[in-house]
Amino acid sequence: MVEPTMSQPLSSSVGDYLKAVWGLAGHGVAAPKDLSSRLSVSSASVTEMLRRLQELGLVEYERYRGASLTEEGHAEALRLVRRHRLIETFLLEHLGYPWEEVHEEAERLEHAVSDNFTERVAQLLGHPDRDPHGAPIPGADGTLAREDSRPLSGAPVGDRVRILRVGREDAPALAYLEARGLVPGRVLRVEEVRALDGVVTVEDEDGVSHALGGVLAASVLVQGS
Amino acid sequence: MVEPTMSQPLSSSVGDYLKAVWGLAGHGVAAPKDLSSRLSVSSASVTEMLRRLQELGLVEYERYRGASLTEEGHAEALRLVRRHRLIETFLLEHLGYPWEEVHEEAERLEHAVSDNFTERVAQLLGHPDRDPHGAPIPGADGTLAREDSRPLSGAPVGDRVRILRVGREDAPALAYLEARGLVPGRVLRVEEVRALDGVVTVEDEDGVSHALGGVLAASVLVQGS
DNA sequence: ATCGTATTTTAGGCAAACCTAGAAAATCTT
DNA sequence: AAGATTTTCTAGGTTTGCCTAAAATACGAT
Repeated sequence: MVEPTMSQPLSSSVGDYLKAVWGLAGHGVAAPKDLSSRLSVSSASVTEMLRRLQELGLVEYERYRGASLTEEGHAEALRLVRRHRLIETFLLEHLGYPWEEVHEEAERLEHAVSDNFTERVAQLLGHPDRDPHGAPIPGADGTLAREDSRPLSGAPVGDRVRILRVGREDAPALAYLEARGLVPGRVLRVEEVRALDGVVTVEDEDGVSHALGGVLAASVLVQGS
Repeated sequence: MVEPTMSQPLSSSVGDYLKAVWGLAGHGVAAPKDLSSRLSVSSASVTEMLRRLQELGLVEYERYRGASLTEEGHAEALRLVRRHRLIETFLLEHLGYPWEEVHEEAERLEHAVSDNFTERVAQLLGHPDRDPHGAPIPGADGTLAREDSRPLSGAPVGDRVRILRVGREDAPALAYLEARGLVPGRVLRVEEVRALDGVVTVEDEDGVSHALGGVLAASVLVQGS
């Protein structure tokens, strides 16, 4: 049993890499190419950093293959994700940020706040288990609720579904959805799924129809309602 | 008229130096030695950084003498001070931080938050003009209220005074004062000022007496009441 | 005025993250 | 299975911010 004492405060770069590996691969192996593009960094930089992360015992790295998180790396990544999602929720609920702006601000803040701050915010918010995008917030103990959802793009026509989560964080997509009220909690009826291009048409609770491009529809996660 | 376009977001180190010059010298010249000790950095580092700051047009620097802020540097320093003090106030009032812990957390946060964040916090707080230590909060327009106060150490015996501000930010001193209720707003009667060591004895509104060491008394700023 | 102490600067290094360019390995195509 | 393409790695460089050690300057005291 290796107790992760987390001696040195990790640099923010390190955290960004860990989150990226986590986001890309979860428990699996993240390819350097994907890290490179997600972090907007050259592949040379990725190679270098993966080496260092292995040094630090945060990832398992094999040349030409990619990296996966160690237990310690995984815990650290989840800690950051928790921070990020709590901060997002806070920005939205207490500072009145628009939905699509919270991500960027949280991205910077999550590297500056202490655990103390994080837990005080969690308390202020009443320990929410979802962030504004519907993403689950890991617990302070490093557990992450398993979620049972499917992409809207794969929903059977005629089904009533509830939006559980929007798996995007780029402002334009979020603004688009927000403007149409397509936010977590909203209940929809699937009207049509065009096989050709994957465009999904849904009807909302007010009887208004909305068309979502294939990529976007795939990132909207729903539950049967 | 040089319009300070503030192109690149300045690194947090740069900001720390600017704040230090401002805190040490205001509009005057800050000595490298003082910067070195305030920032806990070698004097070689100070020399190097002052050079860079001059490059950036943020300070006027003369070798072997020290640095003073340019107009632009001064504005930038005040912007940071505003952030810092607003964040402190927020931590105290909304997250329940103890008085003596806010400084350290704010120190890290002030480099991560955007102007947008800052102004939203200001609004949430109702645009306060003093932080929890009683220090004036510079306006968004870069103005700083002039304050009319004297150190408690120089108050005439018998005077009734009100604590306006506590000019310290180290946790032990703040905890000491907090524990005795010697916080901004409190009204005191000066009972004795010992010439020998500068120890000041005051009586608070509840009739309780407190003795303050010379150094501490000098950092408690008061107004005639 | 000069000597000794303080302070400040110079010189030379180090570590973290990043980069480009080109070599090497892996993968895909036919 | 060879060649072409893509991906990854290696080598060498840059910037920022810090350091120590030693040289230069300034200051204070006799």
